[in-house]
Amino acid sequence: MSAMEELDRQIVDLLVRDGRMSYTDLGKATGLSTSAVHQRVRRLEQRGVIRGYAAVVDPEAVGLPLTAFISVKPFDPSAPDDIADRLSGVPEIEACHSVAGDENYILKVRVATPLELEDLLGRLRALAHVATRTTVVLSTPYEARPPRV
Amino acid sequence: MSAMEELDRQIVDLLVRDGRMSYTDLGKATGLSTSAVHQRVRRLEQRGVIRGYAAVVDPEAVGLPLTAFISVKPFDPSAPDDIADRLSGVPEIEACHSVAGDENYILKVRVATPLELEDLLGRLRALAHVATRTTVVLSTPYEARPPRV
DNA sequence: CCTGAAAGGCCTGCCGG
DNA sequence: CCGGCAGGCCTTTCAGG
Repeated sequence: MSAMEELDRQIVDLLVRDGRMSYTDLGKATGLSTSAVHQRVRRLEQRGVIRGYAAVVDPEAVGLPLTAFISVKPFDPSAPDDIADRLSGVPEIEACHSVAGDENYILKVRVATPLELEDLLGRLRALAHVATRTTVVLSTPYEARPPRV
Repeated sequence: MSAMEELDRQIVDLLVRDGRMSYTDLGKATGLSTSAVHQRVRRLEQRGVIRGYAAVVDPEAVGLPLTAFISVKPFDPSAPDDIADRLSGVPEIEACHSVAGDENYILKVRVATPLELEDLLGRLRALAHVATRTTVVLSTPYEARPPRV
């Protein structure tokens, strides 16, 4: 963040750690009045610094115990790259990053079973005309740690 | 998830999309009373289905425009694997996954500049006695999409 | 950009089914 | 496991400095 000063930084940090913290408590933690905090949060939201709020759920607990990274490369490198668009409707994809290196994209996906992963890979290849290279996640020591903002 | 029925599924889905939704609104959306929703949310929280709530922030807006995936492999494969522990204090690491394949871990990191990435790689190698292979993210079409719970 | 106050809505705990 | 109610707290807005 370029133009973000200490108070905003502090508010963002608190909200990243607890997205349901009340404005009253944010005020106590920062030494501001409730309305001042509220105002700053609104500005942070509409400036796009805060994109939204989300419950963070345990993927296993919601029936998606299998995570994998799929590197993706087009069969025809000269074709226009609409891969991200073509894949945007696939719900198993949690993230899609365009990357430097041998492959073009890295996808992070979550599925219930190896069979579903196999099926997903087939759909990805057909949908986006890509070759895939899959790295299965065995365990996740930590994930989605709050950035040191 | 195994023992999660429709109502819980629905509540989790709503909270993943908007982590600040009020119990009253959750009630309206699900057809339950406020207290019934509140009860279910509390159970979901203490069963660990909902791990917490977080503001989702734009990494660029908070001064971390450079994202990378770092694959990590120990110099000495016979040494006991305490890599995840050794790296747990490094704040640039947002996620650490143990994976199947040629390398042992995939880290997702965020930094401000290429220079910081270089510095980080040096620290990782020294801290955990690992070889690294880095894939720089060029752009991110989407990320942290709510799982289809 | 902040504070303070006031109205309205929400949270939360406690019963009764 | 659900609904309803009541007191207290939080949110939201609006003057005013």
